[in-house]
Amino acid sequence: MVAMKKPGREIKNLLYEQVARIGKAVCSPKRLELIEILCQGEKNVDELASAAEISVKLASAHLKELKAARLVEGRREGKNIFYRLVDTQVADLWVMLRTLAEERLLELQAAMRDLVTRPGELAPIDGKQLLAQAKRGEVLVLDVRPADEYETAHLPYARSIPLSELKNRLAEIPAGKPVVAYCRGPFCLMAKEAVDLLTRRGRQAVRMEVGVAEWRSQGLPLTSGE
Amino acid sequence: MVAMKKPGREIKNLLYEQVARIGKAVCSPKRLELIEILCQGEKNVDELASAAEISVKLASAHLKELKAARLVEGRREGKNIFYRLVDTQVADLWVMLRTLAEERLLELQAAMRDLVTRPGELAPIDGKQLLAQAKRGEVLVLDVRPADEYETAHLPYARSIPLSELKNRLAEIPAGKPVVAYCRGPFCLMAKEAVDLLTRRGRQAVRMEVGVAEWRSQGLPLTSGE
DNA sequence: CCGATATTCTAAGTATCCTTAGATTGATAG
DNA sequence: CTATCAATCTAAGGATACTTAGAATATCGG
Repeated sequence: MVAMKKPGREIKNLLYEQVARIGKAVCSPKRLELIEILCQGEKNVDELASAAEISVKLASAHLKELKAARLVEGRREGKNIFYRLVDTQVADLWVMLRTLAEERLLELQAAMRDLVTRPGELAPIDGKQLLAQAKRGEVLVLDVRPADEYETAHLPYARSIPLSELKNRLAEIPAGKPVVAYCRGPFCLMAKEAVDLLTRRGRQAVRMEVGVAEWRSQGLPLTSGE
Repeated sequence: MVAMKKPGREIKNLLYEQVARIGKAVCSPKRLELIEILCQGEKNVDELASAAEISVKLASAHLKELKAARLVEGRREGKNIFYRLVDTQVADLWVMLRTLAEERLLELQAAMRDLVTRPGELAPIDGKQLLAQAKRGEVLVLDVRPADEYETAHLPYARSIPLSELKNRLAEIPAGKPVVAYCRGPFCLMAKEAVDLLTRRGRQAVRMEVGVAEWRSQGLPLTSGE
């Protein structure tokens, strides 16, 4: 059937086009990766580019797109421009898209399995239960992200030892206590590397998949500062 | 800074690419419109094409994309293929994207204002409060969508009078009672037209912007059947 | 003011996607 | 079996987006 012009079609097209601008912002893998990195806190262009392993120019171009869709905003501080998510709804969008993709796309499930089924990682960890155990000191919750990301927001009772320093700071981890390590989220490899290192040194360590964005979107509390 | 190859980059690229498939599915205005229509219940290709005012061929191509992203699925019944959302999470995604766009994009806000500030539409209506008023019979909640969409899912206590029949069925609406009309959602014009008609005939009628997808994603109850 | 650093702007080639037209498949009715 | 209808597949032109390179802008320290 050939389309028939009805009143209101122009305005409808305009409305859907506007929503599609948000969609266009999240249809590129690199932009999604930048959003995930920004879920950990604000970063300048150079930090973002290294984290996503792309050129500064390309990062700048993608950030421009994200800014046009009003998902991120920039703040100048001296020579640097620091980008951040406009608000936590954007982090929720990222978590929702990732969750939808995980549940639906078999290729992703297969790739995740490669990431996960190495040592450590038992059943998915329940947030509230972990919180209670950490409060009672039964487990050590370990945040292996860079220190500035820990300061921006971290899980309650978590201790910060960035992955890069872990090898030299093993003494800070009580020998008998089980360790639950987390990082930026399910796609981040830092917690996995930390668990590998710890188990090689004879510690009992498991990886928790969620990062602060997933944690928050589940309605669980976060802490910030030292 | 030039990107430096780290271990795990290939698998990371793969992961973000998979999530971007969901993003690609929602970066086209027409695909978004199809998703919104499917939030009202299952439809065949021809119905979808007319509702979105595009050719059957184009609708078929877009549906193929949506199917590839596992957001919709098809079911053959005789000569027709009926499409539906894979589950209500997809409707939640649509509501989330629309909400993000509304809050962020000024052009969309301006367009919405044109749609809304005509007669009717006071303050945004509170769902729970409306439910209580409808239960007590203080207002008539009117569903002006086609009858099959009403049967699939509708607001509790709502009465179905499709927009196309409204003119001939005015007698069914008690003269004194205020009417709250709703349709497919904020981008749909049917409720607005119904309110225009009713107010011209001297009834007290306002439009409610939300549709069943928005209603459900707020955690409010729905009814189905006659 | 000058040089150095961080970031963006502009331009261009390449790749990808949108949209339409024509041919094709699948199911049904006679 | 054949005609018909619904929907899809294939192919192709035009538009749009991704990515990189080179030039330009803004800030800071001297």
